Amino acid sequence: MAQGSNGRATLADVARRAGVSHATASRALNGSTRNVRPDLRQRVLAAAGELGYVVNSAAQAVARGRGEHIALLVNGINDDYFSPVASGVLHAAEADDRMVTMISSRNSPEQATRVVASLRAQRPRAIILAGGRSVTAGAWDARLVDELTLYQNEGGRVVAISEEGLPFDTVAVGNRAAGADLAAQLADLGYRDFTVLAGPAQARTAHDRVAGFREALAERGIEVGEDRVIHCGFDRDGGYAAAGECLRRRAPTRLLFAISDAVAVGAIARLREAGMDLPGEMAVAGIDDVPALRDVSPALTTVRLPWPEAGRAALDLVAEPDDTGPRVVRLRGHVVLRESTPALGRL
Amino acid sequence: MAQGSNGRATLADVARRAGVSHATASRALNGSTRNVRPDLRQRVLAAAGELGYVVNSAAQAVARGRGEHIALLVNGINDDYFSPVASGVLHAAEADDRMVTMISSRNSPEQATRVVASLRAQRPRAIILAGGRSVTAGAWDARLVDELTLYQNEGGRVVAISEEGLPFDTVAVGNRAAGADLAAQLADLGYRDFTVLAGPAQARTAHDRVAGFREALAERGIEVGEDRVIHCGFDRDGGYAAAGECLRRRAPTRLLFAISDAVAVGAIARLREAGMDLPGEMAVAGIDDVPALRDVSPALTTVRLPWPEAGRAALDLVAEPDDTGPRVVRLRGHVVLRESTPALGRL
DNA sequence: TTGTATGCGTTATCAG
DNA sequence: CTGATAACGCATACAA
Repeated sequence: MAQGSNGRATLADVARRAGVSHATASRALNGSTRNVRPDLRQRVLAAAGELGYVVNSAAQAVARGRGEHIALLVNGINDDYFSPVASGVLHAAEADDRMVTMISSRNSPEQATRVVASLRAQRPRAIILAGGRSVTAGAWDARLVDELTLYQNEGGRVVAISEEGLPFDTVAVGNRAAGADLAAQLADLGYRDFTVLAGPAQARTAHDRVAGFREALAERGIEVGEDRVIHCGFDRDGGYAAAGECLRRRAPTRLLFAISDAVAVGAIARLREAGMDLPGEMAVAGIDDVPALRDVSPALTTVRLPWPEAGRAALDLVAEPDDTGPRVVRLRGHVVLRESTPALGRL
Repeated sequence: MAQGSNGRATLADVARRAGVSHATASRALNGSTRNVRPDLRQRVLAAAGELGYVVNSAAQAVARGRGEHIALLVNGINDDYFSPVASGVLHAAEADDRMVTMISSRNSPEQATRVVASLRAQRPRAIILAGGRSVTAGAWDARLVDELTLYQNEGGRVVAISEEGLPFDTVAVGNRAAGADLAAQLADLGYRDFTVLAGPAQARTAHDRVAGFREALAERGIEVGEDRVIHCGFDRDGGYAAAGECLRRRAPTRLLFAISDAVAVGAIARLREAGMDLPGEMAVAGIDDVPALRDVSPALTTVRLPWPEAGRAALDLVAEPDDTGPRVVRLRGHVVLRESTPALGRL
């Protein structure tokens, strides 16, 4: 409670006050394996309490060669919808009493590379890549992978969430399956004419979702031509623009499949502006099920992705090192049908 | 580019390769004040590059006595609307190339106290308190303030955002003014009968907003009785419940003033459920102007709070130490009138 | 089990 | 301006 005479109390202070050596104090307070005689431990703990001692984790990191916190690399602090991936990881970390250092790559591959370098300086236990959305084309380029590999070679752990194909432990959130499952259910509802608001052309996440969607449809004999795929930004404004483009093309469309809820919301806004009746004239579906959109109208059909579980899985991957090559944990979301895609009458 | 033979390259490695001393290498790479002969500096920089050297910031923190990063303490990772305060700070930090460590107090005062303790362990340059929303009653209790004061005595800086009255540097975001400005404009539009969805009874932020609102109205001869104030949670569900309560009371109300946009959205959802015409039968206004709600309908009248500026101001406060007592930077938002509060016909 | 001594990577001090 | 050398706070091999 009371603080040392000066500022911070050090381990030496505690040891002195408890009448033991630095080593014993260290072991009693932080050292995990070694045992300390109970009464001594008590004395140390008491002394620490009285001095208001808290370990200097920087010094700890120096001595141990690596810190204990986790660095979370996101592509951007999106003001619209803060990455659900980040939320998932933050939650899981909270449960583990883990510190998380968040840093943004500002949607720039070069910046991402620089950021990883400064992350290397921190020497965190692990770097978690929270991709998943607003991924710029080629964001995970060679330079970045190199830098991350460097970090890994130095003893750090790297886990990618929702970005398959990287040479690191990966938590796959089932983007392809999400698209496929959604397509299947929409087909069951009677939909046949789709336009896809596909997000950035080179973004892996977007690509997988679209691919799954089209494949599942193809299996049912429904082709979604390339001319029905409109690329756009990953966010609300992207959807807004793409919906406008869709209107312009006048292709027969009964349902707009948006690569993400954010895109879907933008599209809805645009369609409304055009005076369209939703979902009467046009149905809309997205992917993500972001909670903040619970109250949009019409209520949005979407695929709930397991972000909380993904965060958990990522942290577990970090906690259980395994050097037998990159592991991949596969999760899967589930479709949530709502008002924006009502069942169509039998054809 | 190439890494040292083993793992991490150390300052000693760089010095050796450049043929200079540790000290010189350190000064060339990090030390700010001292000067180094240009050609030597070049040699060092080159060596560092070739070795892929990155400073060990933990060691740096130990040597310097304090780290360079900033800790951001939020009340909770709200899945609905990630605290705009946090976004503001993150943005500003990004611009400064500063690392930010985010940690949540899980809306619990006890947890907050523990969290500050573990923050003390990290020895960050500063701790920024991102209050502002979902503040539990008495979240900033004495124990917490004590712990923060301890941290400050150890040489750390503390800045509170949107939580006035704390013995630390503060960025005031103008909660009272927000309520007042909004009330004034609504009165100008012709509104007279209000019910207030007031948020948690003891939350300072909520209290200030409501107080400003009622005062400005009182100045214009409009009284909002205590029976027109309904307390509720700070979030969407709080608004949902409070709107239900409002309906039950059947008090004549033409406009629902929600303490926050989140509450407003919840209220709108509840009113819709009750089959009400918005804004024809009931107008709704909030405070915050969260971007994610840009597309709710009817478009929400609200007060845009200067979160980005607040983040900037907080970081500036951190950057310019000043021990002449707590400073306070006062910012102010501005009202944004939208569809949810149409002008009423002359009375 | 406990204490001693040494190392971790940087910065800071103080001579040269 | 540069280079030895001593902190910084903690962990840990090694000896007791």
